[in-house]
Amino acid sequence: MEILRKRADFLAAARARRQAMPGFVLQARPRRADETTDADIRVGYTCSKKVGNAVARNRAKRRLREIARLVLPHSGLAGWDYVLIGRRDETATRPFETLRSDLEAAIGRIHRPRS
RNA sequence: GCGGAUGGCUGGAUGGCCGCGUGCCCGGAGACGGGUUCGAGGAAAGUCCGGACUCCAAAAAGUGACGGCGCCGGGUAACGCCCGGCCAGUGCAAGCUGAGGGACAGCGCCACAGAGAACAGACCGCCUCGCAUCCGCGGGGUAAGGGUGAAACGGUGAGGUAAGAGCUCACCGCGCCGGUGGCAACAUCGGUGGCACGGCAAGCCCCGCCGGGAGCAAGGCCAAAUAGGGAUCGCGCGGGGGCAACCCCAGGGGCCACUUUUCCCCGAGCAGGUCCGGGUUGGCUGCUGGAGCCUGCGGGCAACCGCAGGCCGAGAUGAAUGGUCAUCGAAGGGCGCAAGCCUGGAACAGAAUCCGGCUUACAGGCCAUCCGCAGAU
Repeated sequence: MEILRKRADFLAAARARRQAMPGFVLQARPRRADETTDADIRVGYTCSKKVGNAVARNRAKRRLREIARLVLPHSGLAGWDYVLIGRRDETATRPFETLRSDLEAAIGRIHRPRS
């Protein structure tokens, strides 16, 4: 699993599929065949100033990083980029197990074909 | 004991499981794996001052402009910071507060009120003279009293006078001269002048001191990419020596402006400024051992300094320093006579080149010194 670092990757993910949950927003995008990379799954995190001050942003980002580490290796699909966006107060205070199952559910909805 | 002042420290704890970043060691050709070490703050914050460092090639002197600072002495690499002192204001006191140089260099301003606001002035009043039966009117003297104001051309008392006035005297204040103490700011004592000299310099200004600009996205190296391209502006085409590199004289340019000096650069294809077009917007370095921290001794009232010994305490870059669970848990809130029980759950806040400060934010806890009041002795 690799961390997203380029601004262009974040912008591309934002234009693709998105799923809003109480504690975060999940964006996901299947990579094109010509995008060469070693990793199968890539993930990025966004906590803007809307989340709060620096302490609040850091805490939100760490919790998002932790649920991504626990969930994505077995639930995420290879060849996809995921971006997790923090929300004010909710990302930091929602019970951890709930936050984790939210991510499982969000990934399920992203990959279910739309009817 | 109650109330208060100043300075300092601390600002959740322990453990399990799972993770992240750096350095080192081991294995491996390498990718990587394993072990181990360290891993946010007193403000890391605001980016307000002062520096180190880097680039503008380097530096010195004078004048001017602009900006900053401003009682005195000391500390410091430096400061607008700190320490000690002075003066003024304030508080019973410990203490606290102060943009705290100059108002005989010049200019300007002093609202409202008030008669009058800066080489004074006379509304009420007081005294006196004249007129008038009376109410009062007019001339002169005066500035003690009243009134206005932030401020009214010294204050209090006595003498003096028609009433008064530094008109005279005593004390206080003020100015000038001198002595003494202090490095100094200043304090204090004596003499002298009858008062002449209002305030504002966070108004202009004067005086003294300080200051070149930009900032780690500084700067350096590597890789990749391509058209290392084009237009325009200003400047220089000189003389001599030497085979040549180069040197000398003259000319032009060189970090606010001008002048001067050292020094550097330039000369018919080079360097600089501006504009148009194209590419990269990656990696390494700078990057953490320093005006460093701790202990002891010595100097100093102190800030701080010196010496000796010991220690190594983050270095990320979509940015590590954590996530979660358990146990324990301060203040606060509720119940209770009480023991205690229930609730509650940790303030402000997250390094980004590094130091010295200032300012701002901060639940609560602890320590030291001092002051006032009450009580005891």
